[in-house]
Amino acid sequence: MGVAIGAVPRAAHFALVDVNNFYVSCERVFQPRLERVPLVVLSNNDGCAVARSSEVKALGVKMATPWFLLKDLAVQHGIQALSSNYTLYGDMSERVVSILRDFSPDIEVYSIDESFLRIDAVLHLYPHSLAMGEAMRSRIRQWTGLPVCVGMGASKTLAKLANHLAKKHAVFNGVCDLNALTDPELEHWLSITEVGEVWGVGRQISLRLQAMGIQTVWDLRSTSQKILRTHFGVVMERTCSELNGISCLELEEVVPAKQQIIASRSFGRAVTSREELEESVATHMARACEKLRAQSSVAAMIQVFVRTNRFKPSEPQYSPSIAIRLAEACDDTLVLTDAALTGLGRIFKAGYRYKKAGVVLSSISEKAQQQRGLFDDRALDHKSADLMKVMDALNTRFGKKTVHSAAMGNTTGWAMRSENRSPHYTTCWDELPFVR
DNA sequence: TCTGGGGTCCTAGGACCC
DNA sequence: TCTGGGGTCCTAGGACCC
Repeated sequence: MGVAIGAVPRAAHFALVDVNNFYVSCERVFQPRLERVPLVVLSNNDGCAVARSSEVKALGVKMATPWFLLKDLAVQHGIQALSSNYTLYGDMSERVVSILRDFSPDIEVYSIDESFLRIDAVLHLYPHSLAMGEAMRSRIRQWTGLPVCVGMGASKTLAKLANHLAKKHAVFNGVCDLNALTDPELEHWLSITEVGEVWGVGRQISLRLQAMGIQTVWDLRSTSQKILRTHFGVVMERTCSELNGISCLELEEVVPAKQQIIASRSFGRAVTSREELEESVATHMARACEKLRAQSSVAAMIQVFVRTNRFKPSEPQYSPSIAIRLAEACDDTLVLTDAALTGLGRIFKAGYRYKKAGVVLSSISEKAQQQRGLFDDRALDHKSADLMKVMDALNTRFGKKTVHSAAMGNTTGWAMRSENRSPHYTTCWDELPFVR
């Protein structure tokens, strides 16, 4: 008698692979002199430190600390700061993902520096799960120069936690599989880890949990799900199941379409004129529409918002937003820009010093199932679709803003600051690194 | 110049209408 | 004229994550 292969569902086994200090590590690959130099990479507009080298973390610098608040510390400890270079990071990210696909075809690219993999079908290829993790680490290091840590567990939440342990405790040597631990070992590690380290438990929920006497991950894992449900809802109940090894979150191999798309930026300086606000809103709308078309969706509602500098209470504050429902859902940059500028016209007031502007696309649906209006002109539709297709193709081939709407303008006095960006080493012929 | 990110989802509550 | 429920739309803001 044969046994039907696959009849028994395999126990779930997930891995989370995460690049250490991703942006900082990308910069160091191309500038080895930055190894061991305390280094931060700043967010858009050179605002906050969004990536910190281990030396900087050791100084107690928290995620998203404003750079200007770090100036003294930077002088004191020789911290260097680079503007972010998303073109470089995006390209390096793709390289890591393509390596990981060789390890398991079941992969969810969770963020620019993190991927979940389902590994239960491929684990038999290795003597031990840790050997698989080690193989991932060394191949990524060798092929891209980037250091990663690997966490494994019976659910995505456990894999994420294991990754945290692998990063934080040298004893794991960069690879931690919670499934491979004995029960006392598991209890030990979960008991010395604060509940705030759990995926989905942020600062506020941490505080509320602690007030209930739930301090550690082990405490949370041992809490009655009924209690968690009444106090925090189904999401926390699910997190607790995941911590107990019951996998509730599937791998999202196909990225689900966004229900809301935001494009916004702070300005490099205060903006007062309506014309400049219009240019920035048009620019943001173009970017939002590119994202919308990339997921083959249409939007039936847009919002436009502008705001003054909330950190300057001495200046008059104004932060209006306006929603506009469209007669018909669409993905045409020109149509949506037109609507956004109309909206801006309604909320704009002269006399304020604006610091940020943005657009939101919502009421999003699949383009294929688009509701048709009674009086639609199909020929016009095709014309619009063709135009957008050509625009996207040209901008992909020849670089952003090769072709754009006139509303975006050509002055960029309001553009964000980016004072210390490294070259586009891997994506631009003129900026390839030199090896002497 | 005088510094403070960006994105997604979700919900409370006000305004308005039936 | 007064009262109330319930729905929708919109705005504001919380929470989380990287």
